[in-house]
Amino acid sequence: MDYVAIESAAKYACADADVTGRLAGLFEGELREQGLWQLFAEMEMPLIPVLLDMERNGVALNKESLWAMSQTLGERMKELEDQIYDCAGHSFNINSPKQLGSILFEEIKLPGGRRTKSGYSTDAAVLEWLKGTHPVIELLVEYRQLMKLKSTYIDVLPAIINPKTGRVHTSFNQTGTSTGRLSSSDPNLQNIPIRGELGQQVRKAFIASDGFLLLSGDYSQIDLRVMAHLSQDARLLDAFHNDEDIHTATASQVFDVPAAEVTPDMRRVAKTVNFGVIYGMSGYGLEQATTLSREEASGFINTYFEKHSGVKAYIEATKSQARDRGYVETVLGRRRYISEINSSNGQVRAAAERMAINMPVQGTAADIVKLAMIDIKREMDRQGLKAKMILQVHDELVFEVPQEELDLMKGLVAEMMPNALRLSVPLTVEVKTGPNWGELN
DNA sequence: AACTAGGCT
DNA sequence: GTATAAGCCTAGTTG
Repeated sequence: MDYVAIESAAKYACADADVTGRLAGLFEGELREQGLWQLFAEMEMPLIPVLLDMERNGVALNKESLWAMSQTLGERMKELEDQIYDCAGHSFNINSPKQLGSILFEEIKLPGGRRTKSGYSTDAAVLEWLKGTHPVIELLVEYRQLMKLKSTYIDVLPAIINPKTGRVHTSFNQTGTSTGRLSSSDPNLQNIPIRGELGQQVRKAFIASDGFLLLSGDYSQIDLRVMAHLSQDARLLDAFHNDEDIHTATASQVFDVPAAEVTPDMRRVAKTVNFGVIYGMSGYGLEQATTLSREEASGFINTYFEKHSGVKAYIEATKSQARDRGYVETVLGRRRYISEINSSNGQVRAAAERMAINMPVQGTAADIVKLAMIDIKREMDRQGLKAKMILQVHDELVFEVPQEELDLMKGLVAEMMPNALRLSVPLTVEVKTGPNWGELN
């Protein structure tokens, strides 16, 4: 190991005492695996001061709106509790899957479903299955949703605003994943709700401070573009070169109809298939994720691979590489060792194969975003901008930008994100701005 | 600490 | 016959 070079890279990248802790993690974890040397000097090391800057910047929060939501939700949840107790005939702890299971499947005698290690499963898929069999089900679904958002976000975030900065500061962990992604904790700002009316409301509480706007740059289908690059699949390359809607294109191929005749339902299935392929999804998995029968689902996956022979070949080659060398790698050489790829246990081996298939895709996307962060921060510093990089959510970068720098920053992000790394297909980025994270245009 | 559940990309 | 979609983090219950 070339410690002299590491040291000089460290000096170049960050004259900051703070880095010691992070370096320890990098030396212990990532550097232990080979293949990271190049990445370390060119990417992980220069990324450190960028992450520290983002953590220091933090993000502003509209705590009044969250307090108001907490109030409203608290009242609604009380109503739901009472109605649920009425259905059950007595009170119990709705937050206990154990108690809920015994009430649903033993007292009310609903058709018993899937089992977990310790009893009946009462998760969202089971409740969805039971919908219509008893009025308590929809009450439970709503209660669960409100409980999740209230206890994880709405009540927690306002309480952890830093009194000195008035903002919320996350930790971006550089060494916490096996694919090269970042993770975020205390609080996790990479899983802020976005779906549904309520989710939107929570996201709207992430605001720009006075005189600033939020700017978000979001890679479009970066995982599928990476898959196109890795597999060199003719149809995927073609679709992205022509800037087609990839899910519609896939639907057109799999259902064998002209693109103009693809229905929303067909597109939805194709979208699930497209993502499923990246994860090594089976016919059963597709069946569970859609309304298709098992036979239909398996049929679509077979058709997909017939039409996308490049993807099929890539998946086989990746599994083979994992078996032969013991690891897989991203476009830039980041490695993941797959120790169980030759396991004699079929299930363990299958899980290892899915990890092997997914890591080069997810990891290359992570590398691209990291490079973009470094490029953009360097340019922001060079120009002495007041704009701040504040969040990274895997394929999205969020900035807080003063009004007067908005056009400049839009141009900078739109230029640098797509050009962070040259692939066989173009990388496209959607740049949006707005007063908060839930209202970007 | 293990388990169940569920939020995000 | 059995399990079945990658990667994370956090909250609440239970023993």
